[in-house]
Amino acid sequence: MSKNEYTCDCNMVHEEMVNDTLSKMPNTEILHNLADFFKIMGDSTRCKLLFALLQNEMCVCDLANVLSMTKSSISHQLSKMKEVGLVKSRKSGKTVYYSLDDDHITEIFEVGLEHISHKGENI
Amino acid sequence: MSKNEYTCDCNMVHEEMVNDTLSKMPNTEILHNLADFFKIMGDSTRCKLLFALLQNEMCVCDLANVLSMTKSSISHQLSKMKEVGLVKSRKSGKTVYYSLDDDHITEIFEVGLEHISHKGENI
DNA sequence: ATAACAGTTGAATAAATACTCAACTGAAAG
DNA sequence: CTTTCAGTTGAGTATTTATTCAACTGTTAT
Repeated sequence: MSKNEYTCDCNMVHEEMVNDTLSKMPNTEILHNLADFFKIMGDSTRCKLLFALLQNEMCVCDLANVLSMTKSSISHQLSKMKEVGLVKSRKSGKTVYYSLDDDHITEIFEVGLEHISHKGENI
Repeated sequence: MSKNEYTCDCNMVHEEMVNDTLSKMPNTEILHNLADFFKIMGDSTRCKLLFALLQNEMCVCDLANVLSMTKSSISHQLSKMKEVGLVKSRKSGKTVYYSLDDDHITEIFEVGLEHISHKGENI
């Protein structure tokens, strides 16, 4: 394969490695979903919500109180979090209780927290 | 504690749980850093970069070829990824090689991928 | 029924951000 | 020294998105 077959603007290329990586690359839809998943984790309001739900299942009012924010704002965020599979909910009367979707979420959150904390030590 | 001491717009509150959660909540800076960390993971271009670096350490040109994008764009993204501790780099002559910062990144990426894949099965 | 309240929703605004383009830095080779 | 090329950087534009506000749904209690 000549370098002209590549679509980028450079020459310094380890062809075998690039082709091998391309052959293993997950399809666009999966990568898009994965990115959306992490993007929704990537907001301090939602990280607080995740931390709260790591302790207990909670209703919207509880979460609004923990974060000192309106129910509307919390509800909007929970809706997005539910959409990407971060949280799930159950209804009881007027009240909707939210909790983490499964143990994957706990693990990702805690490993992330550990990583960040170790980084903090090095600065 | 009366409900008036809360700053939100609702009454249905499990006070003990809320107070317990507030007492355990990590400080603002840590949560902000954690959110920034996940936010940087939350983009499909950067997820592709992470997947590529999961296979091998690579230079900017390699990555530009894998993603079919310009060096400039890749460099901008790698810079952000380095800033939050997702990747690290080493220089050899004119070439800069990037790799994942540590095993935390591998774990988070793979657990995320697993979570997303299982979700896909249920739709 | 009707009031009260937990929660959701849509629109609007203000802030954040991905990619492009062009200029630049610095290492290696002739 | 000069050319070449890997990589970085800053500014600009277009898109995305977090919060607010107001209206709405649905369940409970009087």
